[in-house]
Amino acid sequence: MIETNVTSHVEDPELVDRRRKQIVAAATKLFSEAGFYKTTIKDIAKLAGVSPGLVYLYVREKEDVLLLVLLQVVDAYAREIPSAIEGVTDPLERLIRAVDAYCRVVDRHRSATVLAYRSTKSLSPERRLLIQEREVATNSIISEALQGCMEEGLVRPVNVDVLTYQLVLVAHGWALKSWFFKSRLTLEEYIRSSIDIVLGGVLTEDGQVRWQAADI
Amino acid sequence: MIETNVTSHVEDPELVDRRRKQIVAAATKLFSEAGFYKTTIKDIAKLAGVSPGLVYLYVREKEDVLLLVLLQVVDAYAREIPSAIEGVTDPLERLIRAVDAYCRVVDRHRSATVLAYRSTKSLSPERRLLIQEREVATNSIISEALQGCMEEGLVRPVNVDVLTYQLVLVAHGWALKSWFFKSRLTLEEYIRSSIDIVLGGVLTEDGQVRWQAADI
Amino acid sequence: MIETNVTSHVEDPELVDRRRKQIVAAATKLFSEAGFYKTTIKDIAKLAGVSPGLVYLYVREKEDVLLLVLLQVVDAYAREIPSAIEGVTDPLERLIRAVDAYCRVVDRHRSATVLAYRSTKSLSPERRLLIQEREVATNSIISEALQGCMEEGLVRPVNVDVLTYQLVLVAHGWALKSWFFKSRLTLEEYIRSSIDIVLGGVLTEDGQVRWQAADI
Amino acid sequence: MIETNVTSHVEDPELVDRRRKQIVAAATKLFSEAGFYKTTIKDIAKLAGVSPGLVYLYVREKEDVLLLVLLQVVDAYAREIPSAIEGVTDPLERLIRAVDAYCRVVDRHRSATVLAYRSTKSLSPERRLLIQEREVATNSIISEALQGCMEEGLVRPVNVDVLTYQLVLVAHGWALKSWFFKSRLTLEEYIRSSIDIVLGGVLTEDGQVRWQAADI
DNA sequence: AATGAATGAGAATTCATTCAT
DNA sequence: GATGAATGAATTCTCATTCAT
Repeated sequence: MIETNVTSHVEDPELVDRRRKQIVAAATKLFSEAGFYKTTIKDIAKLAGVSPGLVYLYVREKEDVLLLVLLQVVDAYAREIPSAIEGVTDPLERLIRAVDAYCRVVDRHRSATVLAYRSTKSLSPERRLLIQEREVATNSIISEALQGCMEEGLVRPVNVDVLTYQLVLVAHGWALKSWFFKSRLTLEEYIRSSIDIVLGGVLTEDGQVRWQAADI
Repeated sequence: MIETNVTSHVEDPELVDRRRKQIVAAATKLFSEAGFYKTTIKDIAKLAGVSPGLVYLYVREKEDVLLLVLLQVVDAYAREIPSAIEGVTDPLERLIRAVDAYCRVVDRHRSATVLAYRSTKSLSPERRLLIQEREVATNSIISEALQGCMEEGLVRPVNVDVLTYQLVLVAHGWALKSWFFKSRLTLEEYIRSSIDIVLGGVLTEDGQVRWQAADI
Repeated sequence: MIETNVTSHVEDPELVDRRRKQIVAAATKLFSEAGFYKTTIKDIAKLAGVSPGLVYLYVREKEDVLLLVLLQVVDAYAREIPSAIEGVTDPLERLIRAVDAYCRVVDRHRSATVLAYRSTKSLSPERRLLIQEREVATNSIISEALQGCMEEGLVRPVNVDVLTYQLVLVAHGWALKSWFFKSRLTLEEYIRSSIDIVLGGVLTEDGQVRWQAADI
Repeated sequence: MIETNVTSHVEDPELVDRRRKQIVAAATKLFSEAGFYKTTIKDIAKLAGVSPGLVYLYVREKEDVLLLVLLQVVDAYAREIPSAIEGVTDPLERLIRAVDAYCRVVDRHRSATVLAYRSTKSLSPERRLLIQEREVATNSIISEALQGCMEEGLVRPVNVDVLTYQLVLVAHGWALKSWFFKSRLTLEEYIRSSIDIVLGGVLTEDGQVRWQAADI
């Protein structure tokens, strides 16, 4: 159950959760295919198997549906990436696993990720902020691991923010340019090449050694 | 005067060009601020200082305005990047200058670049294709320089497509995440860091030497 | 409830029927007065006492309203004329009663009949065909009775198609030229004179006798 | 040069006449095909080979074009029918020749005749009256011949107005129902049958004799 | 006289949102 | 809680008409 800031007229939280899942599932599909504006509440209701009126029992306005959809994506990031590095203590391994996990979540939510790029600006400022905050939070997982690597001398001193976004864009890039990559390489190849290229340039000799040893 | 595929009811090409520039300028501003769907033809006409009816003398439908706006951006890429590497023969220098130029064009068209990410999918398939073709053409400038570097042994063998997109995303990233970067570094720093990180990992020793010598 | 080929977004057939009656009544009046093109959906909605949006729950486009209006007229023909000759076996009596009934229905739907002449061509080809088919069906009532008369030797051999249309135009003429006739004769006189003139010329002696006897 | 009541900004009457002919020819074609409302001034101008602005030098508003088109038709009637009976003194022959001529003019102006039925009501009341007056004038040719026949005892006493319109509708019917008749009979057959049917019923014995003798 | 670009009012249609049942 | 009919504001697009050149 995601913390949403979206209010509902319905009391029972169980029900609210179940209904919203229904609505969000339908909306994600439709928004991804046709975009936010070309998708109507009626479309969503029909695909979700409910009446248009019902949607408004669980959401104050159409934009709330978009917010719920986008929260679902950023929350998948915020859930799945940490769980991929749980228990791993070596900062370089944490970093590589985090990037790998990021790419894989993006792959699983490819169209929703693209949707986030297209539609975040369709949100009102406060709602947009909500999404951006969570994205920053996700990215801090990467930047903290990176920081750790630098502190242990595995990565040479570079601008952390830039490198972090470089890595984030590696992950997002898989979704954004899937129309280009799809016919050219697999996800595995993409991850390996990208990490190789980006990290190759910043690892110290110690880092190189550790990387080879790690065999990730 | 951009080749557009967009038909007009007006004969005089001079006039068509002038009016379209007026319309596109207004539309770029408004689309960037509020998005394609929240911007009305009336808004555009008012900002451009013309009547709503006039817009339809130069454009068949609203979506054509979006196409013209996006063509303007991708054409800025297609014009400015080649001109930045004109006459330069060293492939590494070509590559670095191209990336540098790319970042600078993006910076100059920051909001329109973001608009392209948001709105390309709002175009009809044929129009979308038109934009994507030109993007691919632009990117091939990067990938050809890269290929040249590899052939001369300045860059070690890596997946050209992946690295090309890495570099493209460096440029686009400046626009996409400007809300994050703006308060953290300047464009110059961003370019230097990004090239350092990404190229650092792929240059051969020869490449390193050439790079230092080049002093770009 | 007329079979219409017009689709509605509303499920309940009772309601669809009621609402369409409301809309068609208003539209008939307005189309007759001002014509199809000068009448707006807003006009219709206002006169029908509903919102403009509601009209589109019962009709896909404005032209559908015209179709419904015209169907209503041709259906009045197709319903009322047969009922006027039901049970009558003598073909001459059938013929005369049919023409008489036709004139009376036309009189009751005078302006809608004129509307049909003005506006059938405003329909798309398929819709136009729908109307023409029903007109032909109505006319076949006349032509069959006529055929019967000829077979029984009550009417001398003449071109059935031509005579049928002659009789149909007698009926339609009452509506088409009402601006001329209205001040000159009553419907009764018009019917009597017309039948006298047209049938007078084609009845055989047997037919004449039968006619006098029938006292219609 | 038709007396039109339509004013022009252009002085030279020769030119006015020539230009209007151009415009009316184009408009007749387009109105007949697509109707008054679906035809734009631009369409007319283009087909006439002039600019949209020029039309307004010869006409005050779009409806004037319709008036000119319809005047052209009723004037063809008013010119051609009298010329067909010129010099003929026998009233029965005048009548038959008039009807015959009427049918033939209608045939030559078939689509414009249908247009008159569709579009006369699109005219403003004064303009509509203008057309109706001329129609009545044309019809009086028929009714006068008819009157003559009755006075000479060739036609039995019937309602002149009704019979006149019967005959007028014979002529108009050929245009109105051409979609039905076209595949069934020729104009010649249609005229012969129609006159046979309608006059057959009203001729006295004298009239019959005269008719056979006349060999029309 | 002629042109054709420009205007702007007006129309059809859509759809988020409400509310009686 | 749920439904789905109803609302009406808002939007795109058209086109008769004008007017500077």
